[in-house]
Amino acid sequence: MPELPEIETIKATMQFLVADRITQFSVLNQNLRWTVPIRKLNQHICGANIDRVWRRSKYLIWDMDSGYSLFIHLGMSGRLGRFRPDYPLEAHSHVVFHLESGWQIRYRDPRRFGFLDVAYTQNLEQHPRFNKLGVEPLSVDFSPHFLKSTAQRSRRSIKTLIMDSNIVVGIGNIYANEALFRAKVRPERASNRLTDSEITEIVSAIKDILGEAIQRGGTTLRDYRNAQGEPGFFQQDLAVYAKSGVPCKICKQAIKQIRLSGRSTFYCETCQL
DNA sequence: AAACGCGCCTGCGGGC
DNA sequence: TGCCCGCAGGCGCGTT
Repeated sequence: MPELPEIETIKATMQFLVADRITQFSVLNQNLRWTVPIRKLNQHICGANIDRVWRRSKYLIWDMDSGYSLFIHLGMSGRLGRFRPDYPLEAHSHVVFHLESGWQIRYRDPRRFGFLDVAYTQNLEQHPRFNKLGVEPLSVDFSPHFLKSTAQRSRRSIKTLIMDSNIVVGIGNIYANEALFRAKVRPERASNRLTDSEITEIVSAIKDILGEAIQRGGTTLRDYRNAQGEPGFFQQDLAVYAKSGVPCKICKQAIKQIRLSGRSTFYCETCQL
């Protein structure tokens, strides 16, 4: 379940793509979350050189020298990997990019919640997938002042708020739970009833948790791998996620599990107020 | 108009 | 043993 730290790690381990060229591609199954835009791939991506590999929100983006960008969302179970052409094709490999260097980039996604699309690079921010996105949590834009002004206007739970990609991007269920534990704030607390110091703690906790998770190469619970096929290690540092009944790291009280906006939610009753 | 709930998918693990 | 069911969850969209 790739969130910001996982996409950031994939980006970092995929810089070998820069200056390589996509010579051809094959689509084995075009039925992803949205239909693979084969025509656009042919017109703007095929034959083009990769100038830059970067990330915005949970999107991995390849800027091409054609003036267009390919962007990929991994959904829940998507994976990108580099393979030699003779390496056997694994199940659920839906799109394969052939590179001038001889390598292949394969997109695998058993659950097909992911998708990819193409947009003119200069208009990327206006694309429907991008034009409503909130701020990057690791940027200066995500400040206590920003979260306070947003939270004041909402009665939703703080966990639901920080998972809303129209407000702040990249925070999924794992890191939302972990950040609120770090900030000592209960997930179901109403956003507009948090104190200034709690807001400040939440912002710091989100930045710290995401930063630490990136340092550890992301969280591998089941099948996440970076572009080199390596797992992440942040799962060793999880304090609450998927730990219902486990003694809290700090107070030894059993971690609670509830459902909030349809999501499994984990917290410590004693440490989080 | 904010906010909730649903549907999309497959693999896995628990229970019987 | 093997089957069935619930759960995992990002995101857009429909509904209230």
